[in-house]
Amino acid sequence: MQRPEPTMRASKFLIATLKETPSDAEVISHQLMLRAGMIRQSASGLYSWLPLGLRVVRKVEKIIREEMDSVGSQEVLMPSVQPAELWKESGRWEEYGPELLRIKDRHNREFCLGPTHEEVITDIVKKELRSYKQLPVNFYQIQTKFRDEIRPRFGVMRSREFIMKDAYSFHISKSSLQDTYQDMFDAYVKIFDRLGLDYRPVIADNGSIGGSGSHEFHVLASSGEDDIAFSDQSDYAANVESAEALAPTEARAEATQALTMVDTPNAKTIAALVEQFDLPIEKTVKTLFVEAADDSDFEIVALLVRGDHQLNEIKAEHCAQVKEPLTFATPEQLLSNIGASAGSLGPINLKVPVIIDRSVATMSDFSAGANIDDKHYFGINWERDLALPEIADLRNVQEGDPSPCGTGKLSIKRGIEVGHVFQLGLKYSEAMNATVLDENGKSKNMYMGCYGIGVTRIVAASIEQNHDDNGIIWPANLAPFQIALVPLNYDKSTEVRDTTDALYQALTAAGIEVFLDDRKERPGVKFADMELMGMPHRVVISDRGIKAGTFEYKGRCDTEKQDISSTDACQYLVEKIRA
RNA sequence: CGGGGCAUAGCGCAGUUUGGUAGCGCAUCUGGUUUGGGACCAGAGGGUCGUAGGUUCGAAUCCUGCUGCCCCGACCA
Repeated sequence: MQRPEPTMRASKFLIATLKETPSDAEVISHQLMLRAGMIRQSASGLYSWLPLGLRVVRKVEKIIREEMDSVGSQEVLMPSVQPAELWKESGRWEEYGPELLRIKDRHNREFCLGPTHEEVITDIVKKELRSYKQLPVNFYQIQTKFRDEIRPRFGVMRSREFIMKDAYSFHISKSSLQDTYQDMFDAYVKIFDRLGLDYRPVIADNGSIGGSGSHEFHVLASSGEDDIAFSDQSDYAANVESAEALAPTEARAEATQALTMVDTPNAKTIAALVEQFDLPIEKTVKTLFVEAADDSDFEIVALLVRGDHQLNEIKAEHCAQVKEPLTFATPEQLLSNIGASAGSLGPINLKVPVIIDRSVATMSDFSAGANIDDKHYFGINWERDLALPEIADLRNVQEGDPSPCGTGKLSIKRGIEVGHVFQLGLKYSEAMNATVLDENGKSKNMYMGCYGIGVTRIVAASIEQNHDDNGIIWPANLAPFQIALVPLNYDKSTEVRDTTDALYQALTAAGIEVFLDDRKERPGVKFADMELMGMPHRVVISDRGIKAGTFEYKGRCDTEKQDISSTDACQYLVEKIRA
């Protein structure tokens, strides 16, 4: 009889399972990936993929390839080491900062380890494409990226070296870019559906690159590093950093209190002020000072948000008067410009520009610092005590806020960013002079889009969503193997061995990826390992069962095992697996 | 880069306070008994105690420098 191939046999496959949880793994996916023997760490943020883990990576890549190919994106492979010249041409050699790992070769020429590939692909496209007739085009690659993260963490979730699918599209017009952007968005939906993830596309910030459209795809998980705001009554979802906080609809109430200055020596924070003077927190205002834009006549600018609200730094940066990147004023700057210290700051008697949040504009009878140390004003009212300043959306949305889409209220959940689609526009094609001739024979910069998926991060994200006390629970499309055969007494019982091998052959012939646990281990050890590694289906073959004409079957999520007839087991299992 | 913690056998840890030359559990190897949920008995191997220096008759232990890793804040797939 033909025996199973070595790589599918547990006795020849590296099973590097760990009983105990390594102490430096914080999140569940990191713990389980180490315990299941999928990865090992080489240095902070650098991991090796062991055979089991790599099989899962390949499953993710396969799905991505199929969907990318089906929307007409062409696969390429670019170098991970890139020449500095390209980055200097785009301006990012200076812009990118220390996250870009720069290296020199033996001739002292400068290179970097590629964190992304806009420069390389733009350089290729500008050299190869001449005419608008060749557009649009779309290229993708699945490749190792390197970003010298300040703080790698959570295992493969935020590592320095990681595998990413990145795609870049080129267009003669904005509308063509928007068409491809939509195609890519749709492809991403298919990819994340097939990956079996609980995810949401969310509206994202365009960052400093600008451009008109950007969506992130987030896997919902409590260990996520981003806050996502959802409408409870529509499809609206946005990263909190870019979710609009609507202006309150109710008009400002009439003033009822007189403006009074109060001694508040022990109230340096809103929390202390609220507690000591029994004020509603919605009647207090936080005043934050940040550095003013370089072309401003002032050194600093005041930003006001309600006491219970959080300043949104990205929104603040978008104000013309505010310096980018956002920089908080130093105590010295406060003293020289205001004459008071943090803890007693407010909008009255200021000689610097003031921008207030929309919700602050509708407040009345509120309190804020007096710009005199240890004093606050109570009963402040706009247009009576001071003029209404410039109004802007400055705060983070909160749970319960009305949704910016107009229907429903917002709730906030944590998300792991696993994908990003982005309309880049002309940034790189202008900087690098990437042009084609249009139908009038005129040279035109190409519009660009870029589209990323974090391949290795998806593996971790999937585990965050799919596990139990016994280990990983792989969705069908990601499982390293589709089924585990666990024979008992495989080494001693000819019956068991022949029956197991026959079932193996039959399942393999049906196109199933079978893992055969032929180790000389006690049953409990095998069961525990198969569950830890997340095998979706398990069949136990024993002398006892063979005599009764049955195998024992258990799905990874089933609570009960069941006996199945050994005569039509193969067909039954194939149906189970394909279901 | 700032703040905090850790570094002793492959993994998880004790020993450090009070210096006397390293131990426990798991794993590994050998023999035996076991064999449907991480077995048991007997035996064995494995550590320049992260690294460099200092104090001391003597350092895992006390002192100093360095390195690595992890956690909390700014980046992003």
